[in-house]
Amino acid sequence: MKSPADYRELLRAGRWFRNLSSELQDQLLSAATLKRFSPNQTVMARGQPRAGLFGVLEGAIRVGGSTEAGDQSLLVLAEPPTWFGEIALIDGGPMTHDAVVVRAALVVFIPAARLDQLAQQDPAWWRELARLMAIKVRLLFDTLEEQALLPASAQLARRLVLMAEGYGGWTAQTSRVLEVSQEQLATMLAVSRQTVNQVLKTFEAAQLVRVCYAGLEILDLPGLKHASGEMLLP
Amino acid sequence: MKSPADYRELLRAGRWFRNLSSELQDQLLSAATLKRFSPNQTVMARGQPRAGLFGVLEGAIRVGGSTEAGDQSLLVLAEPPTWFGEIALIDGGPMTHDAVVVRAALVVFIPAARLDQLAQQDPAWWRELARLMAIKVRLLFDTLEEQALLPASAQLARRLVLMAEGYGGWTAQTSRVLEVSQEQLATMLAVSRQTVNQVLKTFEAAQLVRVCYAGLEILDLPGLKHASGEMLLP
DNA sequence: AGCCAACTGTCGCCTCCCCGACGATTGAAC
DNA sequence: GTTCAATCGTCGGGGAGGCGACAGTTGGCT
Repeated sequence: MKSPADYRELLRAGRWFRNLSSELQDQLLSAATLKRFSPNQTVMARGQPRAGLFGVLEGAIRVGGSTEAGDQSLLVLAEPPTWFGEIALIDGGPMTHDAVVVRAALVVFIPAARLDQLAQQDPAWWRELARLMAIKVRLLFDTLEEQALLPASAQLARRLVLMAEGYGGWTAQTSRVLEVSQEQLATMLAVSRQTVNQVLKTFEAAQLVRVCYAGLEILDLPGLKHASGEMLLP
Repeated sequence: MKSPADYRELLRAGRWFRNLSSELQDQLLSAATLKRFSPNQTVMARGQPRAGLFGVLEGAIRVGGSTEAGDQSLLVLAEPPTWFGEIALIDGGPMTHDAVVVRAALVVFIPAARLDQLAQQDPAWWRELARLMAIKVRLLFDTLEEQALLPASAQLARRLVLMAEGYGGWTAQTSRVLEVSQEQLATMLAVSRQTVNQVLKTFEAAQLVRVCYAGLEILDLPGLKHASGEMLLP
């Protein structure tokens, strides 16, 4: 059985954790427990009281919202090394989103009470949680602005770039293969699946991506970045 | 000449400031200076290094973004008692938005260096800044979700309710008269001015609002809340 | 009073995208 | 291998809303 500390190197690939001081990294890891989740399990549910901080180590977790009408919104597909759950920790309010496991996941979990303890001993923790939230806020502002102004094709291109680069949460690498279905992409961008399909086809024709069964491979990242800035449909 | 401390009561109408402890309120006010701005002056500009924390006491400040293409996006019209500027303070990054004065404004300003000092003496400040940001994050998530799913009429209704209630930042009162042009509303919601006009007319016909020259009066706040939840066009 | 800029009210065309439909393809399970 | 659920590919109709245009209205300014 592994312990949270064994995943230190993996977590250090993420921007937030990497920028914690060594002592804070130690504190966090020793306060954490490992949890395994199988597909379709609910990690956290919108509206419930705060649970704690989650860090994804393996698998994928669908973080989004659902209205009582059944409308689903998919914010991100959280893959390693993504952290979430901090908002409710900071303001003590209910949790903002649902988190449902898509691919069998391993997460580090720090319960709210344990984090309160840490923060009481060392108030620097508030700053670090704020930093984590600030990363997301900046992404959120960008997304909000572009969702309104850009056409679907540019939105999709941007989203693919974001996913390939781990939503700005990674420090170095980018991934070439994204395991995400067209339907999921559609929900993320709040467009129809058919539109996603159509746009992906034009991207494929332009040699930007290669479409696979439940996912796609990115062939030309710079090209995608370019496509997110301007239309390319003839 | 008045001092920042004279505006304590006004600021206590806001949720963030009100929930600061008395000592922190004192610290903030004694670290602050008053600044006056005339219309069209720029309070902060996107991309510049962090300046500090701003709190609006009088007037109105248009907080939004602008791309090099000239596309404008209007996030909120900041009116008393709104605070902004905290994101760049927390992560040390550049500022996320432009802030341009719409109606002659009076603001309290705490320079970044001064706030760093405060936070060094009392790290509780990080938590409070995080709290301020968390308020906005929750609004942001809601907005993001609804911008995609709701039709223009429901979006507009929701926005009017939000503005009347000070974006959840006030503790009690709501304002009946909103001094905001249809064009500004259109930019906020990222819809065309014509659409705003059309929807406002249907609201007026339904006795929900009264449309005036450069603004409108809210007649039926509960009705608007209701309209933001469902369509009402036949 | 008279002028001008800002704002409102309304029309028509056109584009993008939603939505329902249905068949083809893929991969996993037995 | 067969079966079955999940996913992809594609068509066509319809609707919400963008956009340009232009007239009417308001209120500040001199």
